[in-house]
Amino acid sequence: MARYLITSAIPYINGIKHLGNLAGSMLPADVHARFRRLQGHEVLYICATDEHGTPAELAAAEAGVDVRAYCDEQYKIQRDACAGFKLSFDHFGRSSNPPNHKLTQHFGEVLEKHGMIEERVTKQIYSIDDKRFLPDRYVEGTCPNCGFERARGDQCDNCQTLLDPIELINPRSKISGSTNVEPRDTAHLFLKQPLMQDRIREWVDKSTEWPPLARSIAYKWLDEGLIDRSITRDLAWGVKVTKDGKIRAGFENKVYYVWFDAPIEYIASTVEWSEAGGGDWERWWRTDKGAEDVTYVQVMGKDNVAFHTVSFPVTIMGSQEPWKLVDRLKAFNWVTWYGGKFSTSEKRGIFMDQALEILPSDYWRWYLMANAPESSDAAFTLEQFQQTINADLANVFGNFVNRITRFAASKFDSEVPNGGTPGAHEEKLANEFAERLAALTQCHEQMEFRKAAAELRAIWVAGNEYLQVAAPWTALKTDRDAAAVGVRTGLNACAVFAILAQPFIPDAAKIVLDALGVPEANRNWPKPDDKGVWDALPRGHKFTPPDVLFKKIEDEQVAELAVRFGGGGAA
RNA sequence: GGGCCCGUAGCUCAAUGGUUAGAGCCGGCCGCUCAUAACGGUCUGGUUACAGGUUCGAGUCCUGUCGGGCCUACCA
Repeated sequence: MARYLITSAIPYINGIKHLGNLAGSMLPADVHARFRRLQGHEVLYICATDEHGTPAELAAAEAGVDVRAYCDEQYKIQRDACAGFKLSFDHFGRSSNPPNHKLTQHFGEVLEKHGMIEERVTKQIYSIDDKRFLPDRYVEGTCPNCGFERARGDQCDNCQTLLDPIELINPRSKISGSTNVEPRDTAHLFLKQPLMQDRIREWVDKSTEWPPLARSIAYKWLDEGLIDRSITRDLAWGVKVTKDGKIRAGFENKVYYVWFDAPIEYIASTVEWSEAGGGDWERWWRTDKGAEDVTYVQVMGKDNVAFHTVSFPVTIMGSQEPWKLVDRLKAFNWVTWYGGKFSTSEKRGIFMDQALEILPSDYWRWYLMANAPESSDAAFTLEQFQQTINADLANVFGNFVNRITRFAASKFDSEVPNGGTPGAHEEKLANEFAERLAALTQCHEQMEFRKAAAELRAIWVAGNEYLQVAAPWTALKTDRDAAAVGVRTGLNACAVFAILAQPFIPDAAKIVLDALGVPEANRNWPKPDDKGVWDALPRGHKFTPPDVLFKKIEDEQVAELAVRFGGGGAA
């Protein structure tokens, strides 16, 4: 038995997440957590909302509520949506909660103690009408290079030139549109990342289990050379900057940068879990206090990779304290929606709450994992969704369960039949199963979700192939024992197929296992060489055939959804 | 601008430089009748974006062209 600490990138508080966010971080992390638990390992799956930063303040202002009240409300919405998708977090915390303030301040102070911090004065654009400093992206103006009038402070979308907001001609606030803006001096703390450059590179060199995408992004940053990085901002909402436990002089109106405190929330959320009665958090995070045998797995979208392979490790290593670093990192590309990206700000695509109104979570979970954006961006289309669900879940798996349980109910009195001896058909099924189970297990261990789904599907298909040749309905006419073997094998197949389906489609799997009366203790991940799975259900055991597991998605429903969500055209 | 990735069947995707480039879906045909008109078998489908090059051998490596995407540290 091993120990797995699993975190998925924490979703930003600003609005409910779309299916692309779900598919690229929380859902695969959940599938992996469920798999590792079924294997009997000790798992801690941690997530949280990322609540600080300018967008949260602006969204609250737009909603006309206090930022804390806004976050309280959004937190509940996101928490409920995650629960609706059956994400099995051990804890779903909040980066605005006290443990994160305390830990972020701790890291800030300990980094300074080790010479990793320098205070500098920089020029930032201040908007007098908005009464706030503006992040580069929130300043708009005319590009000094090409004359484009809506260039952003960080980059011109027209000519791609990287800009400093000070350079913009006729700068204005993107928030209010006000041109009443001016550069002002403001002091900030800079993290001296170059001091950790060599140690980070050595660590990345050793991290051979990361996928190519993650390593190439890390190397790119390292090759260009790490730079001193500002880790504070002029904002009201966030973690206060301290020195010796008190507000740092001159930083009364500043907070830590959201990207400094957000990854620390992985640890802080574990502290929240601990405070809620979960257990000893240090055992998971401190290598001097029991975490040396923990395998730490991080799951995220590709936009997060640099922060997890470079920035956060600089914080950790720079502290010179024995914190756990990531061991295995899984990065995803994007899910696309009819050619474009899913977009929270533009409301493009399907969002988590809407999805749950339309169909049960298992449908989405299966599709998003069977088509996970692992090697490149993956297209989501309603038509593909319909085909995948109807074929894989309704026809292949759902109908398999239905056909054998109903046959057993009508011809064998809803019992697991006794009698008969397994023969060549059963041996062929068992052999193929053993081979595919080994492959499926390996796919899960390596977090190859597409391949895992394909392998699971192939196992289900093998069940249908078996029934076709064993044909207990034919055997029944001449040889009741032969039919009994077919039905018994088929029912046991239902059980083991559902056991293997648990990480992907937990609800449907539970329905099947409950209907067959499989005790919780017998739902663990089987070993490929375990022949006992084909005679695991007690003979003579009564069961109730479950209702149809998956209703097919009809063409009319696809048409309705296409209208509602703008599928096939511009959203 | 710089860097990285991708382009394979109608669709979605696979293939440590090594037999005849494979799956699923869709479509055609055959079979089965337990089942959600489900299941099984089988067939059709390819100039691997394009043009060169390296190699005994290239989807894979190199160069260029075209098309798409991502990153570029103050959105997160």
